[in-house]
Formats: sequence, structure tokens, C-alpha cells
Amino acid sequence: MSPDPTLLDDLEWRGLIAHSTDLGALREALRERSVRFYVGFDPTAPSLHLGNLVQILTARRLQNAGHTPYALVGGATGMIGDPRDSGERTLNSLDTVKEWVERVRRQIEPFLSFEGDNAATMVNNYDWTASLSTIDFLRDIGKHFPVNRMLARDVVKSRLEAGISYTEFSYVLLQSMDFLSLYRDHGVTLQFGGSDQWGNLTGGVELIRRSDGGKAHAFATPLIAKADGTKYGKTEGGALWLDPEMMSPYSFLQFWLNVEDEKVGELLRIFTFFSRDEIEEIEARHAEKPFLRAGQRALAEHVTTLVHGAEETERIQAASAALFGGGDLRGLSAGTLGAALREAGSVTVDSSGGIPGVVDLLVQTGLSKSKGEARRTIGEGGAYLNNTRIDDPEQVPTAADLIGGAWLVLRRGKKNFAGVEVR
RNA sequence: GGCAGGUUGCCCGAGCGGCCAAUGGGAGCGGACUGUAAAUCCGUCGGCUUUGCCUUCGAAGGUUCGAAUCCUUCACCUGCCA
Repeated sequence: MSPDPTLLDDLEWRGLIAHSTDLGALREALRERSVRFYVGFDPTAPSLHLGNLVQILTARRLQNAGHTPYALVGGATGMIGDPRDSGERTLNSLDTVKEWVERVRRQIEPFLSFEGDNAATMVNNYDWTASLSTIDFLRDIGKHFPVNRMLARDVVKSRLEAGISYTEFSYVLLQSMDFLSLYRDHGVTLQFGGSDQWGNLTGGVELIRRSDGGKAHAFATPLIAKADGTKYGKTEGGALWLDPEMMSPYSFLQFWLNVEDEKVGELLRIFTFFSRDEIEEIEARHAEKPFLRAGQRALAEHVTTLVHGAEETERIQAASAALFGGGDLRGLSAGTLGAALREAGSVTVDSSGGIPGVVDLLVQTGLSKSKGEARRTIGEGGAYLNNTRIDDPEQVPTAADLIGGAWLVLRRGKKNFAGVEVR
């Protein structure tokens, strides 16, 4: 099968190419044959997140177009940690890294095809790094890295004042070596990654040229940021995790549903497999009647389905519709409401000693972190029981408040719901 | 190894013996306005058995009626010198 010649145009249109080495040469290569490419993921956490999803989906786009993916999980680089502005990383233990490597690998696999002519391959850079001797490393790899150039890199420059260890400083050598190794052993000639990886990507291209006289390509995908330039994912403990244990599918869907208007088009292009025509049609519909949030809905449904599956997506869409429907909660059947609340997050409470007060319930459901915070929220008029504002922090729900004889619906602010099942 | 400076709440950053749970900004959170958007305005932002109490200002000791603020030791960071 010959590769899809429109691939690069599509990637460009989607805004997926923020930086690149010789784009003309890459275009030519991608038209000629099935290019073996690689993208790496470091196990710095038990789960991948939103930023990694860009790479995963881009890898799949390339594979769909006929190219051959090598997905690398960084068992070695994960031991080192790439430098970031916020400062030196804490090293993780070998056991931790090993466990995370496995988890990350399992998260990537469903997105790629491991069959056919251009079947994907999973690789781990620990395999070719662990046994390398220091002398070989310094002679064969280190010799090709001018320190003056390494110092000029932004991440390094910004860290010079605050301090950067030799370990993190050397990270670029490891990642470059990965590219070289895959180039030699598997004929991999293209690497891409997030734009924060640009220095590491070009490091590999350059190493291949200097050491083997080879020609390789690299491009970087854009950073995903909010319309005002700040990072996404301040809620839910810092990041938008793909692991349903770390971020519930319900919250995941809610995230996409809440995306700013200005970002909808961009995110549709990056995170969905809708065609150009489909996306332009959605954007037009959205521009005409933004209050219908057609863009957000399409985006949320598509991405959540990709990550959590169609069945789960349907369930949580129903849950969202029930909770945000605006109608009277009592109009819902206990079954529908219970199902919705279980998706949104719920706790079970034993009423033999009486139903707890609203402050305790806010804490138990996780809507408030502490009783003080719960009281504060009530004082600010931001706490609701069954969609009715709670005025009195001493309020204790009664049997009459139970919907369908079992459920209490608590809400903090406009869109944080939680259920309490009273037994 | 020496000398100097630093370590404050999620982040930045004031405070330099009582008026400090600790100024200010950002983030976060809630309200109003909206469309589960954005912008704007207002409020809030350690914990609790909440008109008071408890635990915080790198760690441990000490001085004092009283310390984030003074002293000692230790740890870490930055700079200069060796």
C-alpha cells in the first residue's frame, strides 16, 4: 500500500506542525514510501495525559496514511528526566519506572494497529541503553555534542541560574541516541514530539548526520494551551489524565464540553479524526449559534469515545444530560438519576445513625476539601441540595429530601455534582 | 574548603521581637452576568467541636512574658573565591 500523499497537508492544516526540519524533504519522503517513524513517551507518571494524546493521535494519523510507527516508552530516559523550567526532577525508583512503563505501554497500544504491512512496534530505550558503557557513551555519543550548543538551549539557559544537574543536562544525549539507535536498527527516519521536545528532536537528527552521515527528519506538535496562553488542567490535581482511575471519564467529558469557544476549532483539528469538511461544517454551525455549543459537544463526544470507548461515552453523556438538563431532578427516575450520579461521583451513606449534615456530606462527596471550605462555600451561596441553594450550614437533609427514596443531589458551584445514596 | 546571600501558605513575593494565620499579585474557588464559552465586576482563599481554639513561615534546639522576625547547630539552594 502506498502512503496517502495528502498526509502532510492535512497535518499542516490541523496545525500539528509547529516546528520542523526541512519540510520539503519530509514531504517528499512521506510521499515516496512508508516512512518508519518514532515518538517517545517518558514514564514520568502512572498515566499519560492530554499533551501525550496529541502525539498518540498524530502517530495514528501517520499510520492511517500508511507509515510505520515505533512507539517508544522511555524506560531509560524515564530514569533520568528531561529538564523543565520548574526545576530539577525527583528521581523515581527503578521499580516505579518499570511499573509506569507497563502502564504507559498499555495506554498507547489501543491507539495503534499492530497488524498489516505497517504494523506498529513498541520499543523501550532501556533495552539499548542499560548495557552501554560510560566510555562508549562518551566516545560515540558525547563527542557529537558541543557543550556550547547544549548551553544555548532555552530549557538549559533558564535553569542555569536555579541550577541543573549533569543528569538532566545530559538528557538530550539519551534521546538523541534513541533516534540514532532506531535509525540504525530499524531504519527509522522521522521523529516527532511536543514542541517542548524540539531541542531533543533536532539533537537526534543532528547526531544521525554527524555520526552516520544519515538524513533524518523531525517535527514538533504545538503546545496545547488555553486561549489566554495558560496551561489546561488546573483542576483535578494538575493534569488531564487518560487513566479513568486518575480522572473519571465523566470529568474528562466535562473538560471538553467546557472548552472556550476560541479553542474549539483548533482542538477539533488536533484531537479528532473528523475530516476537514466535517470540521469546517461544525465550526460554521458553532459560529452561527454558539450557545448551542455544537463544537464542544462534537469534540467531547469524539475524544471521549477515542479514549474511553463508545459505551462509556454514551453513559456519561446521558449522565451529563440528566444533571445539566435544567429540569426538575425529581422528574427523573431513581434509576436514571442514580446512574447519572454514579458517573458524576457518588458516595453511599448509612442512615441508621441519621443522615449527616450538609457540611459533612460536601466533604464526604469530595466536593469540598475540608469542613471549613464547605462552610465557606455555603456562606458564598455556592452549595446546593437537590438544586436548591443551601443557606444554613447546619442543615440536615431529611427523608423528604430523598429523591426516589434514596438519592440526594449535592452541587458545588455551577457544575460540580455529586450524589449521595442513603441506605 | 572559605566568604556572602537565601529557604515564608499552590506559585511569585512582602514582613525583620508583640498590632501576624501573616501585605500584595497570580492561580484556584464561589456569586452576579451568560451558553456547562470568553471578558468584566464582587467575594473568598491553613485546620477545627468557629465570637474562640489548634498547627504553620527549611529542620532541631535556645533567648524572651512573647519569635516568621534574635542566637546556635544542621540541611539544602545561589553567587564569589580556592
